[in-house]
Amino acid sequence: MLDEQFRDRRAERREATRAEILDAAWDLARTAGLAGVSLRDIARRIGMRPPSLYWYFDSKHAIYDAMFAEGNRQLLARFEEQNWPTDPRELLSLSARVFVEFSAEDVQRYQLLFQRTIPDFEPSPGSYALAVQALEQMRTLFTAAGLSDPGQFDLWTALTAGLAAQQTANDPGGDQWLRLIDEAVGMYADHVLGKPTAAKNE
Amino acid sequence: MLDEQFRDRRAERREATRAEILDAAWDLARTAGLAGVSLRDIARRIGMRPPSLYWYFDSKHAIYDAMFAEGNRQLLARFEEQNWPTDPRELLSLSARVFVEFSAEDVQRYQLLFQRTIPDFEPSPGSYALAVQALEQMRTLFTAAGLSDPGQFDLWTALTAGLAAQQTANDPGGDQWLRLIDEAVGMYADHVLGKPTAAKNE
DNA sequence: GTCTATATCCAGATAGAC
DNA sequence: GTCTATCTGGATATAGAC
Repeated sequence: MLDEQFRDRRAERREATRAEILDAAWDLARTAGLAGVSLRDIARRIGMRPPSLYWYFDSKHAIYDAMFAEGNRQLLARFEEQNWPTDPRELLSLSARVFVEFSAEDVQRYQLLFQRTIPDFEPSPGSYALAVQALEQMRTLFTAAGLSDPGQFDLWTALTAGLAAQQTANDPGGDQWLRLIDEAVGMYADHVLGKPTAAKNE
Repeated sequence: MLDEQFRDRRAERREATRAEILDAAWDLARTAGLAGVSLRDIARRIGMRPPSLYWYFDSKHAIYDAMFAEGNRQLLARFEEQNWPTDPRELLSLSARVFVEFSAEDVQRYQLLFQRTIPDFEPSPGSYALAVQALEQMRTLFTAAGLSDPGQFDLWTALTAGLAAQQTANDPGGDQWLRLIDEAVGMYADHVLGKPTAAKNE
């Protein structure tokens, strides 16, 4: 068929506009809060009328869903672009840093991905699968550090989630908890891996 | 003046109705989410018409504010009713348990008190003072355990906040993170107090 | 104290012209 | 693809009668 010989310019433009809508939605969320995003405001920001958005998304929830998927893809990309060290402690440290810094970067994204804050919104199976994938990524790193106990993994997620939660809620834009990452990881590693022998001195 | 010789029955009834309104608001929050609470629904639930609520509260935000204050008072009461042990580790353990269990009990209360989830809502100075008081209560317990470093306190709040966040977001009603409290506290205590000598064996 | 009536505005969503 | 026009229902809040 002829179609296959050409780029589908129409589909490309459609995707571009979808991205524009999502960008506008993220911008609005950052100023008005996640729950404060309205189709009216999204449309105004990109020079459209509200009903036109329905050509790109079936509903407002579909926009939230796309944002949820996008946020998780961003987190996955962040994991993929790292140069992972092999030393267990360094691995845990970088793993925590990636997650906590990602969370602190954008409070609204953090709330959408990790808190259940929007009434009635539940991610679609496809989007949820990305969230699962991100969690599995963390578990893979955890395993690569030589750890496997599920309870220990839950403690690990609690520790990183706690740093992220405190940083986003009580010092957004600052680093009051970001700068505790290394100490927190050290504490955790001492607990699950044992205190390092003082061998490396000298 | 005569007034002082009698209970102010009118004020008492007013307070009782205010409490009824707040109870209804909490109930609605638990089913529809915090942001899903509407004056219409509150009024219906207690057999009133929406405008009548304005005789008791100046605005919807005033209702959120009263809920915020009430939640913090509940947390303070929880702290006060404990029989605090003197042993540092036991003190930390009970302190964490009180906070995390309190958070897990009511996800919406947790979000109202500790996440910034409602657009435009900021607690009044009076209500905020209660939140500060609750934090200071935690700091007092922390100090009573022989600890004082501010950075260590921030790590402590991150640890407890993380357990609470994971429990409320990923296993509401369950105990997947609740049951990790002792291990988490042990890890933290080993870190800041040093590993205990094995003296108590036998 | 509680009501009815109303003001004002906003929301998400759909129909159908162009 | 984007628009206008419209539907339907929701919200918070106020005025003023009783």
